[in-house]
Amino acid sequence: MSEVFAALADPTRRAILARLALGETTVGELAAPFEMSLPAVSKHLSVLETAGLIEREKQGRLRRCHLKAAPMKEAADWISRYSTFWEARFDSLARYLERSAEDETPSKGDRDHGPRRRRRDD
Amino acid sequence: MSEVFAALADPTRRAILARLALGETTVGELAAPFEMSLPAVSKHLSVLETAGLIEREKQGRLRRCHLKAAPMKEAADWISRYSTFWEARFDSLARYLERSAEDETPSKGDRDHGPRRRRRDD
DNA sequence: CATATATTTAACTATATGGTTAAACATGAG
DNA sequence: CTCATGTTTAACCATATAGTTAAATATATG
Repeated sequence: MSEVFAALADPTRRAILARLALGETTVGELAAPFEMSLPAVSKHLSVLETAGLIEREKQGRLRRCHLKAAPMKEAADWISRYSTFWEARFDSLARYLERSAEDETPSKGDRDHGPRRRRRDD
Repeated sequence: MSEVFAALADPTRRAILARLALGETTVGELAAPFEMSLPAVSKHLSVLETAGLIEREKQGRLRRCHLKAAPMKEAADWISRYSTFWEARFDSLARYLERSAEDETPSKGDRDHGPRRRRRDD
């Protein structure tokens, strides 16, 4: 999940994905529009591949790349859990949630600085 | 956009957002579940704030943080452009797009006419 | 005022990232 | 075989990131 978001955090890589959405193509074709070197693009492709967002298949001496959008769906699903927050008109739902949370989140006392191992990762 | 994805690429920051989805709270409360130092969490909050994902408001000597999900919507919208790829059964749309893209991708000859003559009947 | 509390800033370290050029590796073509 | 083509790997550099501890900044309270 972190890898997917990290992969999407670079504009070059997003452009590559956009290009691949138009159809499968080779590394050279992908690299052409960019001003950076081929190795640089190759690295970006490695990042995308590691994140599971693309696949490179050897075909003769060139390599065809194509989209694998499944990880994006996971990312979209993760983000969608927050959709209520941007869907709420004037953030009214958010404010409501914040307000009702005030009852359950003690702001004074109860600060428990003891050893805690909880770690929430999504 | 890059900043938003980069912000989401860290599990600690995603956990912070998840916590904030439950309701507004202070920096100290946010930091408590994590094993890292307070300054570390403070930095994460700065990253989230710079990305526009949260807001910190001074209230006495503490600071209340709350979600600002709008940028997430933009991220979700960006990703959603690829939804056809994970929604298409057996990636048939992707294959269709790849096929039609072959016409415009200048390649040496047209060898390898494999069995990818599929149309989308969704 | 003095001190404790909440949070940030500063300074520093280690590792990751994004780029470079030069060389290596395959493979297709002559 | 030899050479050109497409792509990756290696070595390197600059900057960014994620963490640390120590000090600074506000502010509430005795």
